[in-house]
Amino acid sequence: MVGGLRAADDGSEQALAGWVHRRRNLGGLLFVDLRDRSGVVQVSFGPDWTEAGSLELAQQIGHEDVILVHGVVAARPEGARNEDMATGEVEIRARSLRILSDARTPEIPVYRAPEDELPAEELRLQHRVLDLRRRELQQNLVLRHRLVLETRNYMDRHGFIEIETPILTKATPEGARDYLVPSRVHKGEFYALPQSPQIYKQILMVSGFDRYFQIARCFRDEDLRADRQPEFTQIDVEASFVEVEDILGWMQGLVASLADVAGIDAPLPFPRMTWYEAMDRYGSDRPDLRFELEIRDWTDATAEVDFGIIRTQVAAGGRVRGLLLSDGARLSRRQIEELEGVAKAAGAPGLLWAKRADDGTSGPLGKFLSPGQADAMGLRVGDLALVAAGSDTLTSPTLAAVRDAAARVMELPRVREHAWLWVTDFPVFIEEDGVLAAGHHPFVMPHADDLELLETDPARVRGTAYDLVYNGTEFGSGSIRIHDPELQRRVLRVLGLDDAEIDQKFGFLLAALAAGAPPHGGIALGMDRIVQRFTGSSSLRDVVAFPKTTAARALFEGAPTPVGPQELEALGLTLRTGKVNEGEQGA
RNA sequence: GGGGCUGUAGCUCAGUCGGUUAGAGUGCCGGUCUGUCACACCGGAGGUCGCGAGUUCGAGUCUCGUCAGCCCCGCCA
Repeated sequence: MVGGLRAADDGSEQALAGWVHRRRNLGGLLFVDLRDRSGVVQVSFGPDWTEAGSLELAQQIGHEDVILVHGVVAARPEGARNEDMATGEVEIRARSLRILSDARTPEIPVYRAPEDELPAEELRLQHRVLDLRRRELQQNLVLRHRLVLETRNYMDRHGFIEIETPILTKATPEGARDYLVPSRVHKGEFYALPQSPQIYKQILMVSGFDRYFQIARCFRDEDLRADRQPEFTQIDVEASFVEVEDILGWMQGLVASLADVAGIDAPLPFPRMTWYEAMDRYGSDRPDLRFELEIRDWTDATAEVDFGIIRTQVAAGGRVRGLLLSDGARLSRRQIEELEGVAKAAGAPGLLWAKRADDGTSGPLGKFLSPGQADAMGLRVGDLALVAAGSDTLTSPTLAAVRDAAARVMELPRVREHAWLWVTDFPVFIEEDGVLAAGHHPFVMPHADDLELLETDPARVRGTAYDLVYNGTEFGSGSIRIHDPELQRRVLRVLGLDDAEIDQKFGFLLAALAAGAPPHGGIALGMDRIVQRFTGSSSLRDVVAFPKTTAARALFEGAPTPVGPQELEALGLTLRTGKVNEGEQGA
């Protein structure tokens, strides 16, 4: 390994192999920066120490050739040391050279000068074999390995065993779209790739594997984002005879040890907040607590303000909520318009605001505020209030988005660099367009105190569900599960399923629960996101070796591809539209 | 499904108001050079301006469509 060579190695014989990173040909002398996974070291070729044949051969080597060098580590001459290089005190005086493999001229450079831009991402994905030689990506994947290793070690130390669950599995009726795999043996029938091993791990609990985990690959056929790939890896955990406290304790211990591997601060225990409190104070179930800015309820303070939007929204049962930006009056009109744009993008019709200066308040709302009303809102001279009126389901996401944007625009100081948070007591159901849906998934155990509300007021039923949040990113999500088949059936009925549907879709889970199920619960942590955040990567694609584009294509391998008529025939499929390979290529 | 940004040499980019033969740096090829490290210097090759229509005497530049990559909304129990 070349990257570890130091002055102390002076005089040692070395046989080093690697890639030609850079070359500098001075005529009589030739320098090659030799690279492998461990780093870069300078190899020098010269007539005084290199065999004649090898010296001649060295003239021919090009970027990214794979070479083998025999030589001696030598301290560099005075004045020829490179302080910017870890191995800059030494070089390898090559006695002989072998070219192990000739490389074509690389389509995209592996080496980059200090100010060079990265090649276009499309090219980086097309030529992934070259892009993956970059030190940044190599380090990302090395850290990923170390985090996976630490996960396995930690879980093993705490008595968990890793069990693999099927990749070819059964379609789940709700949630994300499934990737389907046709069955050749049973024509017209399909396997689904798992969206998560959820049901399998619950069944493992019933079978008595009371502490399970898995580094599990999951698949969802939904549109992509910078932090969303169609296949991803989660740390999947489930345990029996446990309560919320047990899971949170194990998992914050795990995450703290992962953070330690990555050199990130994670003091235990992590702070906690209920879902309701998070929504009320931050408008989000994953607030970024690196900066302090909380939503205020100005319903009472503005009760006497004669402003149409406010009056109609409050009359309809809404609240007046907003953010008070101390010293925010310094924001330009343009910056405030940017915040209004953020509010609109979040689904709000607009964003009200009020600025207070020495000579009074201004702005769409400010014009209507008396000094007393401004005082009641806590608006002081120099401050800016950003206000939304309406139901919480509208104002919360709006103000959450505006909060993040305002923190950026105002350059709010961070009170901590690494903000960890447990958000607990998520509601079991959420109402969307008048229809009840599972807040997390339909297996969440409701709070014992709220069971009586299941059929009467389901929206108020709190669940034993929790999320782990880091700097505003959801790292993971879990709950205590329902282990009573009758209760499980009740919850599914509340979700609008009739008994026939329940038996068809969840029959095997209900049957398993009826076999004597221990109380159990667990969590799933997003491995890719953890690595992304720990490495400071802007995209998941930089922490996955072979990612997909936003159109779910693999540019390097060229997947997906059309299949030929023979393959379709063998599967009993016909295509109504689209591309079929007329080709010879087999399956 | 919707909105936005980008697309010019292998790579990163510039290209004025629509007007002569589309430029630079780097890489590539050839040459000089014994301490370089973004080596230096000399010379050379390299272009379907993403693709297709349209407007125009004339389009890299304007219009429409389309493809690809990226960002966002929807979606992601």
